[in-house]
Amino acid sequence: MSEVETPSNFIQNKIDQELKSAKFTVHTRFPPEPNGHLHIGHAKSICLNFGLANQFSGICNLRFDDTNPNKEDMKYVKAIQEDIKWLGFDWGNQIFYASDYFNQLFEFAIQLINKGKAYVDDLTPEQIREYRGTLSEPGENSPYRDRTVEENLVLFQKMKAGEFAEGKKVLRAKIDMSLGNLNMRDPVLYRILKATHHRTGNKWCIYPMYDFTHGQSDSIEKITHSLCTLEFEDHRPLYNWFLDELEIYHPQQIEFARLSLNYTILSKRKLLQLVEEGHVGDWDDPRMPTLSGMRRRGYPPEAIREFCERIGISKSNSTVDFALLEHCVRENLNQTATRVMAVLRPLKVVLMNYPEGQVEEMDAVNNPEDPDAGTRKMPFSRIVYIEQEDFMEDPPKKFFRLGPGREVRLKHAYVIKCEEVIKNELGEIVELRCTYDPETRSGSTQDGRKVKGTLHWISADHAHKAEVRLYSHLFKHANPGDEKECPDLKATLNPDSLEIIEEALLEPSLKNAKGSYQFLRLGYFCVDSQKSSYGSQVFNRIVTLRDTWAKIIKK
RNA sequence: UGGGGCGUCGUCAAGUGGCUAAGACACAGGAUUUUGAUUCCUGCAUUCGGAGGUUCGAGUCCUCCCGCCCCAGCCA
Repeated sequence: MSEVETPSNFIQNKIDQELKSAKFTVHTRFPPEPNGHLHIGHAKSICLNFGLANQFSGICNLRFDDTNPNKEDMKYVKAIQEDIKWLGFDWGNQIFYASDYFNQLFEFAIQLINKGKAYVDDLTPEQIREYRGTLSEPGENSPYRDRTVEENLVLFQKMKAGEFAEGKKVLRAKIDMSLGNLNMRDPVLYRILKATHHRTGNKWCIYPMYDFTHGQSDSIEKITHSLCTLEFEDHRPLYNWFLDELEIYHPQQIEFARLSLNYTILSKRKLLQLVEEGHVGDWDDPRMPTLSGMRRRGYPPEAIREFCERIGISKSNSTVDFALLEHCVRENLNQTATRVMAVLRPLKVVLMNYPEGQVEEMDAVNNPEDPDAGTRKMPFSRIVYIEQEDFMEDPPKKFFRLGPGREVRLKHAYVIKCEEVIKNELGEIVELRCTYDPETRSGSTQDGRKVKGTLHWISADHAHKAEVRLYSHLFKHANPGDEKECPDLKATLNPDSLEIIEEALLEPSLKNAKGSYQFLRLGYFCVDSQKSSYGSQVFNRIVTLRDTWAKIIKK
């Protein structure tokens, strides 16, 4: 990976400063809700939290914020753990669940009731909303706000005992209905949910709200720096209120901007919609910005980590260019991927002067970036296939690939010259008759003449066939997540985000392909872990190569 | 007309009163190249949302203004 210095960010600087005046162990946490799969936005948070802990020789907990049994599932906690491990982080024994704290949280609630700082409310959800007031007008006190401590205690115990139906009662904090910060207008602490929790089963029928759970969980775990996204900035006064009233350890919360990436959406709700409506295969569809999708697509975890380093941490809402992610992926793969040849859209080339039945084994370099990667043999024979777009019957001046009467080099093989173009009755080019120059074996000319173009190719008799899937952005719109610019997500779906080439021609060495490769001049590809089976391979295009020629012809 | 944030190059982003406002991506040129890849050079903010002010000195401090984002779930 490149030696770009990791930029400083305001959180890191702050910790640096704090460490100058006090000795303590930095303790962070990554707190996902197990209600969906992790995506690249979570990777930013994971890299920040685990990264800071690593950097300052501290600790980072993995904690599942599992306070809503209706949405959460064990399958997600499993998937999340896999994704974090794959990304390259290790929580050791530091794995926790907010549900582990349900007893403690219940006690906290009792404490607040005893202090006269919480009450049981009988208002319906609709009434609570009405009483809350609006952004510019204060709210009104609930008529149940002044119940006695004793009454509240009895009622809350009855809630816990399951004596009330869902929605009939809630426990609320007693703060101030006139505060400008809506979170402080007597927020709900506990609600009745007669649901089976994936970890606590049917032990509880009342569940704490996130706001009543998160800050205290951080406190219980002695988190020093609770890092979260900007939208929780105005929840901080509430968390502080709980911590102060409960007189427990006080972590400091620091907010940073969540990641936005152009041409993609990072909203769990919308991602779920794509899956449920069948616009993608599943959460791990290679076009998805999920970690499982990127893993299957072939993005190296190192590249994602590098990306997270480079985008930095700040408090300004910003949208990162997808090209930066792709740059990181290419940068990594360029160093590591074995070069091979594959022809996606074959055009038959017959070498008229090449002996029929002859086969030569050409030496091919595995990775010019890595001398230790060695070479392999590639069979060459009279009939080869080249890429259709590498031939033009009437080429523009700057085109230096094959054309009538032109010479071009077949990589690692010979220089060939196009003598004749064969067409079918529809006028389509179906075959090229060429001659090869026997003096140019392995590709270099003896007479010093310059051959500018170099093409990839596959020997017809030795071609290995496989399916290849080409991906591009899922959305046509640059900001599909912006509801104003793009109210109808479905309308902006890119119909060409997946192109399947059922029978691409690959060099025979790919029969036992594993991992990632560079298909010369085409891009980086990897074996799809889901769709490949014994005897039938599917390759995913991870990312194209940079293509300046494509830019030239676009103009 | 409530509360909380944010505004530095096309996109991210350093910068915490003092040398010519880092770096990356993108973009544009050029060199090398048996991948139009890689690599390597070069260019790319006389100016930090705007206007005043403080100061010998301001992107950094003060005042006012403008713009953008978030909050009215018994979601997280």
